[in-house]
Amino acid sequence: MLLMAGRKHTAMSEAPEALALTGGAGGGAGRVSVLLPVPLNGPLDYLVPAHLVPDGGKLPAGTIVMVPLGGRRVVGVVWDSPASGGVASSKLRPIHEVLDLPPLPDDVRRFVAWVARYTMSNPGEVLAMAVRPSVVIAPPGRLGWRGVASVDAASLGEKQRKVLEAALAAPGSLTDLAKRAGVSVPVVSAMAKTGLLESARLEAAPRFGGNSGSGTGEAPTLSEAQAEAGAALAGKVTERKFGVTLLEGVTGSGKTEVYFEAIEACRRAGRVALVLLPEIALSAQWLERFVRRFGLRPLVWHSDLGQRDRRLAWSAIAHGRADVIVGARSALFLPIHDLGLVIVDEEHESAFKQEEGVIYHARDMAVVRGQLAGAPVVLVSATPSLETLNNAQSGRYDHLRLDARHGGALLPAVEVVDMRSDPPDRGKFLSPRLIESLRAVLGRQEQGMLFLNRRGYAPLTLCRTCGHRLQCPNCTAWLVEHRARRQLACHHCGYFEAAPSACPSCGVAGSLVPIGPGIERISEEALEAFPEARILVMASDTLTGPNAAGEAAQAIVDRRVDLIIGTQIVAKGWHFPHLTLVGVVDADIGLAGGDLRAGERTLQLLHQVAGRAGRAEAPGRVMLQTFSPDHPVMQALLDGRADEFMDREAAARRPGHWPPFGRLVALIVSSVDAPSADRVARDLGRAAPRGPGITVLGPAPAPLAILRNRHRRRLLLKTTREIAPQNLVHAWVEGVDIPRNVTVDIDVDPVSFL
DNA sequence: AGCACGCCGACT
DNA sequence: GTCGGCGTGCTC
Repeated sequence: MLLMAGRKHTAMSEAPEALALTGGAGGGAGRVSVLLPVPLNGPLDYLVPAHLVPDGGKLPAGTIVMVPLGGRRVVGVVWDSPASGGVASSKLRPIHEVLDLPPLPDDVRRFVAWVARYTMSNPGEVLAMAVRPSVVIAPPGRLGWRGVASVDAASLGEKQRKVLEAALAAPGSLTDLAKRAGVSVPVVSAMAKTGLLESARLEAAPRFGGNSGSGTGEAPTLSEAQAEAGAALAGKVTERKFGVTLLEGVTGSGKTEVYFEAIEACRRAGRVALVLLPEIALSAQWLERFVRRFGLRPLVWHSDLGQRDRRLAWSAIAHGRADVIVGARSALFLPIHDLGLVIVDEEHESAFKQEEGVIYHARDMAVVRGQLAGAPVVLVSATPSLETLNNAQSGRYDHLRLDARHGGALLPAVEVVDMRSDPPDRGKFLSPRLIESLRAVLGRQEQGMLFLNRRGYAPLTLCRTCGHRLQCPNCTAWLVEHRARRQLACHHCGYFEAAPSACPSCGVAGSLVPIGPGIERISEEALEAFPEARILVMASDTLTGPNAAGEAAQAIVDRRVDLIIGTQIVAKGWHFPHLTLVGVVDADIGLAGGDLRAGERTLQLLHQVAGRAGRAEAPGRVMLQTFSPDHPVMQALLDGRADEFMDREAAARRPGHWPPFGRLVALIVSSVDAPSADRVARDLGRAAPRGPGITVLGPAPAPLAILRNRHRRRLLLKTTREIAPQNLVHAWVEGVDIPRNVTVDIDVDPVSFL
């Protein structure tokens, strides 16, 4: 398994060895250690008052408690036996109360500790992802009324009796009880006054299916290959053993239906299945398919759930009332009991990498989560990451392949448009060849798509008179024009300003010109070329709200749209049966720069976009506009041999011990004060670890040298696979004086090199 | 992370 | 003369 992670460094966590859990029960003599969701080095010790353990027993590890910390009350989790010779007993404070919640499962506790050690984060910071106080502590809740059980119903009139029955069945508000009993509100309020009803806290009803009944979905019709792969996965679920399987298959080969079989087996086994998607906000079509198959909604978890839904979901999971959970990466930390299956869909997606706070890769942590739970893990992709492919080839992972497109649909034909020999008109970005092909497609009442992974109108605005370039005041980045909003925006920090009419540097009016295309500009050009076409623009900033993407997709499926113009968002697993031509406006984006994975990532993205074309009877066609048609990425897309490209990547990375054949840890030094950042970066460079199998690159200014007004410097540690870099980095950073105005972020196996 | 304690500026 | 800025340090 690939071991990698990252951390936010402020105060160093204690040595990894000291974090190893002893498991088992809380310590002797009324003293336990409690981990708090607070960035401390480790758990704190507390006294256990006798009244909290009436039978003279101990507080088991995992018990969720409230404890005093300084002047406040915080949630904590009983962690393990306190270290002997810790803080003097006289300094200990007593636990306030034991919360009425199931204890945090053992494997979840071990997972928290593992991730903390691995990412070099404080364990408390990691615990905060599993046990958020706002989620755990019961809300005050709305007050309502409940029936008093001792009241003799026979002594009441008919109306009052009905109200009492309703209020005994479930508490409710005055109006709610009146409605349910079929009486007027005054009847109920009178009963409340006279003591026939007593006040009660109302529990909101969950909005998701949870364990609700058996699936009543449609029986799936699977191809032979699908059924075989599905049975293999289901078998692993039934075995209840950890193991990782790569489920690889081209777009449209029916991977989802295959792993649905594993989910079905997991439900039958009475265990919980967890599905991770890279972008849960875009999961409308996935949920639809799930409901069709199982006849119920899974429990959905992601970071922008409202407070109420979040609390209900957490509680349902903690109490074992959810059997299928689908979520974004943070769902890994949910307090799931009896986890029986973990699925990571689109495992190659970089969205699984959390880049802030506790920096971790959800795909890799999912493998660890499955291992600790004794559950199989399935990694799903049409274009697996080199990390995963390497694990499959070395035999660490099982490998299931689906080759054919389900239903006999053909793979799209890919062709290259050489922009040097087929240039667009001056000031335009679509080559005549692409425009002609689109015209033909639209003429046949089929749909076309233009893909450009760049939001806004133009990525750079330049003054023709003085050469001034409009730059973000907080970042080393150009401001991107958003013409529809009449704004210039920074895509890194969120800064925006009204688009100026005169150059802010030389003051000449009308001298600013847009340089380069964004999708707004492409849609303008498309509108000129196809004035009669119905054009839909899809980008993360034009599709706001949780359902916008799903509604846009529906409009496409319903053929209310002729031409789709979109960014990355259009690549995400949508099923558009009438789409037959995809034009990639600039296939070279992403290949520039020295990023380790630039080629791999570009191939994955373009392959995914290409997969949108030609699903039903109509064969699809993909046109790649490029200035380097001979680039290996273009060649791999042309002849559909992604595997050959990945073999070449592997061959290129292996000798230098680049991932996955070695390990990387990035240190990002940042400060509002540039000299301070430079000083610390230089000191780190001087103190860099040395030895066989160890290389340190840098310090160097980060590509985003200033981000949100912080000056950034980078160092990169590269080691061979046998070396665990955490210990090296720990000693390294400890040995350097880091003033308070400087932070050092640690990112183990970085995905982003900005 | 919070939150307290602590030492230097503009207000009732 | 006080209110309050956030720098520093601690929380079993």
